[in-house]
Amino acid sequence: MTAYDPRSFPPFAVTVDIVVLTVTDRLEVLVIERGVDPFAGSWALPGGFVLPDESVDAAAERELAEETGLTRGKLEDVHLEQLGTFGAVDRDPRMRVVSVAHLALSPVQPEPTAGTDAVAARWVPVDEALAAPLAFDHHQILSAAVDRAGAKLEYTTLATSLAGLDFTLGELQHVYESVWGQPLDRANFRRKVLATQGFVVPTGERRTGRRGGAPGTVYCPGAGGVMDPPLMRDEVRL
Amino acid sequence: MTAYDPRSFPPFAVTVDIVVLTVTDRLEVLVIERGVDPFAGSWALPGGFVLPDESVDAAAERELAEETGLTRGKLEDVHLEQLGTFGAVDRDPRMRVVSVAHLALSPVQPEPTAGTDAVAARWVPVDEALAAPLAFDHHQILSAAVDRAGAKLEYTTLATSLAGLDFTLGELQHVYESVWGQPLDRANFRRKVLATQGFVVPTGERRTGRRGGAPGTVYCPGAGGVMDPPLMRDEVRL
DNA sequence: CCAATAGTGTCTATCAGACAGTATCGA
DNA sequence: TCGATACTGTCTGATAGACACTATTGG
Repeated sequence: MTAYDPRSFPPFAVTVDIVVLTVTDRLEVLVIERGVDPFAGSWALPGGFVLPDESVDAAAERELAEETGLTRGKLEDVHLEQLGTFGAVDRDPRMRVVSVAHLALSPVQPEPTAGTDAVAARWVPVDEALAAPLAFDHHQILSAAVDRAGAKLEYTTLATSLAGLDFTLGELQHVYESVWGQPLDRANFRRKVLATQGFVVPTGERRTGRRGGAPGTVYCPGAGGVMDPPLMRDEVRL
Repeated sequence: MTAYDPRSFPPFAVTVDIVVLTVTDRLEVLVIERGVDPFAGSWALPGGFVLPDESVDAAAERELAEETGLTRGKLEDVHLEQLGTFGAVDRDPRMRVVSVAHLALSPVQPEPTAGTDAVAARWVPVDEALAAPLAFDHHQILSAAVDRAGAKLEYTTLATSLAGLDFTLGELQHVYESVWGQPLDRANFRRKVLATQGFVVPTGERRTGRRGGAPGTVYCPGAGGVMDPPLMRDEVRL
């Protein structure tokens, strides 16, 4: 490598892109419709520049708040983690941009807010987004995010971040089935969740879902942690 | 976010830092001794600028080859993956630098090569490196790398990337014990490894270790993959 | 009533942990 | 011979998968 002269470095733009996932009937992702070239009219992930005086993590939090319109209070329920950095030379046709992608799991689905370079922002089923021609390398980023989310549901209690502020075990199971695309046995799922320390905490309420049926115990997220051994799906991972 | 004008972006320097791990008697990491300020005289992780015409991934591969002195042929046995991006505002006192940290698992321990901003390069036990005052935020990066390596040994067959070009099951077990800092039952370890498809392939040879004992079957890495369910340690993860 | 959901119980195959016992090397 | 390693076998407790059964809601 060349001598480390702080004034003669190759200049890059650094951005954050955020994959915000929620589960309603299906697994959905927040996308914006780009209003400017390149990729004007295409869907893209929300994101933006890291500012000179903020950390990469802070930029991700700021962008998440801006695009979802969530207030600081509600934002605490959203799980946000770094996903990976995408730095192909030609990933942006205009200039050299390195993007630090993040994964956000939201228990709620707020009305999104379009940024300045976006015409609109909306929630889209993940299947639909993956089938559409996304801008830049955002297909790759979204795909990595869904893989990561699915893997994390296996060995962490993060599913509670997608199940709403509170939820029944049936709703929590629906989160797993939506992310994994695979049905689970109700009895075994219940046994595993209730046996895992820090997964869920009963609120004392009971609630009946939209489609009737017996009222179920309502839970809220526990202290969190890992499942050891994991709760596993059939298909191969990695 | 501001309007996306490609000519008015906040300029960043983007670097790659690499945590190269091997197992000999202990888990060891490749460090350099910095020759220039800041942190002149301190140990640091090898790394350098991402060049304007190379991807972040390519920069990591280049730096790995430069610092380890490994030829292209030998380099294929080294596992290299992105670890995470570190982008605190003041992580480099001179300027705004965002670093994409990588994790490399090497089956061999070549004589390292010092870069231009380094006085020396050497292998150091990880415990020792974590106890020393590393430059920049490299303590945080190294710590994250060891955590990642330990976690990956649980559910992947990556330990073969640390066990040498070929190895006995005793040597492979020593990799696990070195990374996890925890003894394992020989019989149960053997059963799990041999039952996992694509983990190891017998070469037909037998070999006696340095300290005598019966000669063991020699294996080489298999096609790789995941362990399902994982091979697990005692302590809590995440 | 029926469809849909919630909750409990049970059987079984599998597997990890623990550990005993034998065999083969170098010194 | 002894220390160290390699390898095999066995018992047991825990648990995931499969599935049956009952109970409670809305329509």
